[in-house]
Amino acid sequence: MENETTTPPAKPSARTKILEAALSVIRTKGYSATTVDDLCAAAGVTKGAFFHHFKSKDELGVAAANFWAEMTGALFAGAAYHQPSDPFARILAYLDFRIALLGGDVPEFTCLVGTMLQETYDAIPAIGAASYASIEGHADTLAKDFEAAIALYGSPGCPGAKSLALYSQAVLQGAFILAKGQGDAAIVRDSVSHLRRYLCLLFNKPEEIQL
Amino acid sequence: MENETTTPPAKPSARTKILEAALSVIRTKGYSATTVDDLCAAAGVTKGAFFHHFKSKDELGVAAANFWAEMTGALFAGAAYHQPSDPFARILAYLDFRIALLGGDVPEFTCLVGTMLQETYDAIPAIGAASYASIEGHADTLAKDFEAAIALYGSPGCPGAKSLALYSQAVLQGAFILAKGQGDAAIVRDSVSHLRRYLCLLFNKPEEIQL
DNA sequence: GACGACATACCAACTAGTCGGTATGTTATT
DNA sequence: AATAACATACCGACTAGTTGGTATGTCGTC
Repeated sequence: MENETTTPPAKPSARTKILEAALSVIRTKGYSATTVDDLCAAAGVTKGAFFHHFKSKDELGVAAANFWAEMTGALFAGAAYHQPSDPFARILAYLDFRIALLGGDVPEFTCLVGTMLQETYDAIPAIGAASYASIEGHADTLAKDFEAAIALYGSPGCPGAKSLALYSQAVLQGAFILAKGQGDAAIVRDSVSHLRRYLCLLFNKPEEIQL
Repeated sequence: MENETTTPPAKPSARTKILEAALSVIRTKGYSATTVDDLCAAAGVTKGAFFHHFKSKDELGVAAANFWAEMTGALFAGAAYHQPSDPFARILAYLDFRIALLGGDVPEFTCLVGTMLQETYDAIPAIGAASYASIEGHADTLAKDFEAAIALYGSPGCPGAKSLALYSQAVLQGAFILAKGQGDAAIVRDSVSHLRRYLCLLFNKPEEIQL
């Protein structure tokens, strides 16, 4: 019935099943340690189907990064955190939304493209580039709210919108790494609360600090 | 002259050469994509030597994490940033030191254990645990300065020393990931300056903010 | 002459990728 | 509307090369 991807097909095609499997398998095992057979088994398709849709494992990697960008792009675009009319309130709501996304086990809330970028930036530049593009694309949506917040509440010497947006992503990515060491999301929550405190101090909103 | 590893040998033994090779090769290619042959070639030793010193590739991974902890532990313990008598000044000096360490290409300044933790936390828990222990051990040395700084300058509601130390590591780890996407260290410098600004705001040291 | 530190040769298992084949459309011509 | 020509989606056995790991040999030193 409903369907809105780039390609016209409407059924749970093998391609989509492989892509969806890739999101979870690669986040758990990493890109290099994930075999094509792993992906096929998780997706419930055969190797023939895999290589029908993707020329190589690396091409699947690039497609997975783009698929991730589409999925998360839609998720964030449709989220309620855009509702506040005040841009700083939207930023705080964004952070709350990131916290709300932390359900489930570690591989379920960590970032596919952060993981892939780390592994592939040197050996498989195409995957690294697609992964970074996904992160930067997301940061750019955040940067718009920062831009507006700076215009309203920024003091002289305030860092730029893009810089703040990228820093926010760095904090999240770093927290995900530590979460993998600790086995749960506590450190992500803690790191986001530091980030929130920083932004409140920076934009002179002391009343918003505690949560 | 000096030597303090688990084994007594003092010459550039095969074991040491393999460990040193591991630091650079794994940071470049990632753990899974690094083959034992890669390591042997980079170290200039044969496979026989490799398996003489390490029972398996995974054992080398654990040893590399511990080796990294020793190396970086010595580097930071011997650094000049401990000199200031004021604990907050020591923290700022620590951040400056992290910036000073950013020379060279991306694989040369990024963190081995952050990379390995990301890849191995689920599939090879021993490596993940050793990697996280290295990060946490480093954070603990930082936490001491935070403890003292909080005692001197902390306001009510100030986050704990350990939390601040771990957050600092998360910022660095996340910035390293983005640096891999951008191809240089600029984002690390930028992220550290955000962290510095946060700490200055938190500890009420506005005069230290800009650099 | 025994033992630790390495070298050389080798293997079994696994991996990405191929290839011939089938089933199910789609399109166009008659 | 029937049919020929072609395209798309998928299957699963196969292969060539790679990988972690082993077995055995050599050499220097205590």
